[in-house]
Amino acid sequence: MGRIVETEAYLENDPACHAFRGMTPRNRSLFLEAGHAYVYLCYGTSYLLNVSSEEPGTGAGVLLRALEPLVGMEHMRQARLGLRLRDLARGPGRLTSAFQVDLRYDGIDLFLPGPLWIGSDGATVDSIGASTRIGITKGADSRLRYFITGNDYLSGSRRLNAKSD
DNA sequence: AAGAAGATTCGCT
DNA sequence: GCGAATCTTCTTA
Repeated sequence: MGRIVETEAYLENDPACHAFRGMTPRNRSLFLEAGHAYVYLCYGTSYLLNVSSEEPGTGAGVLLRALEPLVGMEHMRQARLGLRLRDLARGPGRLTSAFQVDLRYDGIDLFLPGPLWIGSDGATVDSIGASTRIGITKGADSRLRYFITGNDYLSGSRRLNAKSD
């Protein structure tokens, strides 16, 4: 279990969004009701986990980019031998690896109890920063990456995570 | 049917 | 900091 500390938004009519050119067999989960998982294999090496964010029929979602391990670190580390605690789920591909997320979870409702789910513990956050998104070529100017300011488990460069950015 | 591109990671310099 | 690895999916012919 962990705390989500960094995300990126992919909107409808956003050239960087996989759903930009309509529904395909791969991205269909993005069109599900908000809260459903969209998992896909990126660069042949990493699974990336998104959460659909709009009403049914609208293709948009949020990419989970980094997570602060809270419970079960031993288990996560088993999947990621050799990584420091800080790096266990720092980065979208590492995050899924630590939780052993794969295509089996594509399309499930993350707001319902199950093997993989997302909830709130009611805790508040001091400050949320914003920056441009990482690793994309289209729509690279939009500041749609959000993160908990000053958190130790963020991916991205020092500059991107700076408060002033 | 073939080819290019991609929301990354890891290892080396 | 830079470049290769790796493979699925979508686009174009």
